[in-house]
Amino acid sequence: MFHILLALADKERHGYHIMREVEERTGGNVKLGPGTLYGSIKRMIGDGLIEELEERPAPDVDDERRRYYRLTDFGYRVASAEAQRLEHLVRSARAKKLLPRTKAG
Amino acid sequence: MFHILLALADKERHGYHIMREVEERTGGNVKLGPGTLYGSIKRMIGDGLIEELEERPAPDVDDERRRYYRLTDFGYRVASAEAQRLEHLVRSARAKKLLPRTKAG
DNA sequence: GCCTACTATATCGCCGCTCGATATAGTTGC
DNA sequence: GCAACTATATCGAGCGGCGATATAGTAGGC
Repeated sequence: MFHILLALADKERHGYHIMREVEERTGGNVKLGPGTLYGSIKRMIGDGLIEELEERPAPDVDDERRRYYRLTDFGYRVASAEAQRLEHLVRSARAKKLLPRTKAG
Repeated sequence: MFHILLALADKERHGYHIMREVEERTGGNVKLGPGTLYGSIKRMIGDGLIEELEERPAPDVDDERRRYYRLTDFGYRVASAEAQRLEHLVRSARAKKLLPRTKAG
């Protein structure tokens, strides 16, 4: 779910584009299957985290099948809060010496 | 689960001690209920992440009921790997401007 | 012409983890 | 006598992720 929020944080994307963004960003370590992806999208729309766009891109670059999504303000705040939560976890891990090369932890 | 690994990363602890360590470390934001705690411990022993100590502490500071646990080498490696995974997520979140005060990210 | 791979969306059921509720039981303090 | 704390344990509900499966159009190789 957080991966989907991350993928939509910088710009709107359609489902398949989210899948590829996650795979690229993680160097292939995280792969979203269609079950995870479209199931999550459905739930996240219901939760008000993301919304589907009405507007279509220019017809010459469009694909009818695509459905575009973007973060809502609420989704953005949830993503930020989650990112901060993870940051705290990472700091704790540094303090417990679970991570190498501490600059300031 | 990661919270339990974190709690045991610096020293061995008994179950209730893990509960309090997590609550203190997170400033009360994360509270492990007994269901999560003892269910996780059971599973994590089965997975070889943690192990129960045979030795008891000095009788004058001991409580018979307590059961002490520590990380195995495998558990330590899993905790490190997970910490690195989270670190990558945090870096991505920084790159997408979901986190304030970027020094280098 | 046929097969494979890619783009794109969608549903289903299983499984693993977390959580709250509940139980037990001894100790301390009011 | 009662509430709060220490300490462990089990159970069932619920949520989220995942693999499998389905549909369907397009592109490329042979």
